[in-house]
Amino acid sequence: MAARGRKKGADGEKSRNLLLHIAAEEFSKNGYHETKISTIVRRANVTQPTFYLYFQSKEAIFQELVDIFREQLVAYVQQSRLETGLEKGSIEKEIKQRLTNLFSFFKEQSELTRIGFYMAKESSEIKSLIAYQIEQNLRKEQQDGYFRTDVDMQTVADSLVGIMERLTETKLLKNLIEPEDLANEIVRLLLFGMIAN
Amino acid sequence: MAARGRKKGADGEKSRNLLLHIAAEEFSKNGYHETKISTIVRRANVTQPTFYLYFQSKEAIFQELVDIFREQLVAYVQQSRLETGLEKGSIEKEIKQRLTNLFSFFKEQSELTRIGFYMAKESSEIKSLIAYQIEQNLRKEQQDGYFRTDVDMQTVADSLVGIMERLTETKLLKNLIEPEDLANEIVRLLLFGMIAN
DNA sequence: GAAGGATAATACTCACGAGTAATATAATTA
DNA sequence: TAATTATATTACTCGTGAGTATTATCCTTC
Repeated sequence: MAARGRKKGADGEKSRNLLLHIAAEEFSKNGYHETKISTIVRRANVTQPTFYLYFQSKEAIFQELVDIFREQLVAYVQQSRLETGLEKGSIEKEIKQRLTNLFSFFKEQSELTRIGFYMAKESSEIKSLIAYQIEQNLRKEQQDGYFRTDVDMQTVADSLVGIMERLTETKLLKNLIEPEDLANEIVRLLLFGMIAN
Repeated sequence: MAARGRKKGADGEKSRNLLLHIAAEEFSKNGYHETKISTIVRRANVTQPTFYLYFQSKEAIFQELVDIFREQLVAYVQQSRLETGLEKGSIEKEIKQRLTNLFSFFKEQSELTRIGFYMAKESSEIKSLIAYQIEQNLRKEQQDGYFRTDVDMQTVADSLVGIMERLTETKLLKNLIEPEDLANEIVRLLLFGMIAN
């Protein structure tokens, strides 16, 4: 006996992906320090040295997940900007669409989102990245006369990120609301304010 | 030699407070897991057993800090509500005042705020606590006709907490802005919206 | 001024979990 | 088919850091 050595049909890429996937689940559910490599490999039905065949360290696999989140997010934002830029509806519709896209992304990639937003060392920078993109868009539209000139777009962008972050946590990832409805509420609030008229 | 035993002028309460204080600094700067008891006691000029004379465990001291934050925060909100309730200025002024108070608290208690908002397991619940208070206030004012009836005050309250959280991190705790000015910007944004008119 | 409680230090233990050395089997290539 | 490469296992090491057993000194009280 002593089942040792390479297994029949063993596929490195498959193993690596599996480990990455399970790691995302674990990190997202339990955080960095509570997540044990031993748990990951047990769940993946491989042994510890196999893990280190594909990842340099625990740090490394976590970082890889953070990087994936950041890259996917940036790509999504870029693409989203192109798409919505085309069909030039009202400013309200356009912003609504952008927000809906973002929320959809967060919902689809809920595990990566939790990691990138709430656990990574660079969480703050990642959020700043998004905030900056948003700020640029808003500034442009402000110059085009859509918005009041006395609001600081950096603050607005930061606020928007804060809103997204919090509502993603309290409502979106708990499946209490759909991306589009969430986007709707926020846009109405930020565009027109709360004051009765 | 062999300086052992109780020191002259040794004061238990003093030692305990010192440890608590330094722990707050360390946790706030480095997070739970990166913070070592050995570091805390070294900085406090005591030894490890002394630490365990005053705190059951690392968990316990961290939890104590979280609890302090929660209690102080709730107390602050209660008091703030009474105070501003009295001088009934405009709704705008009142909300501005409440926000200013909160931001001032976060700034004063920046270490506890970081711990309670960004590190504690119960971060989410703590924020929900605040959100709930805010929601109640807003609902009341909505019924009094100050606000549009088609905005969901739970979403607004959550949004407000998200905004506070993010702007506290990016601006307030970096001393880039004063509590009052921050409150001002947010209130204008949320009350009147961004749309030019 | 002796006893008991409070405050502290010296010098440990010990589990836990990240990471590894050595080895074996399957797949691929020459 | 022999050598090489890729994939995997068994069975470890080893640092780190939380927590402790024991003992000593100061302070208070009676």
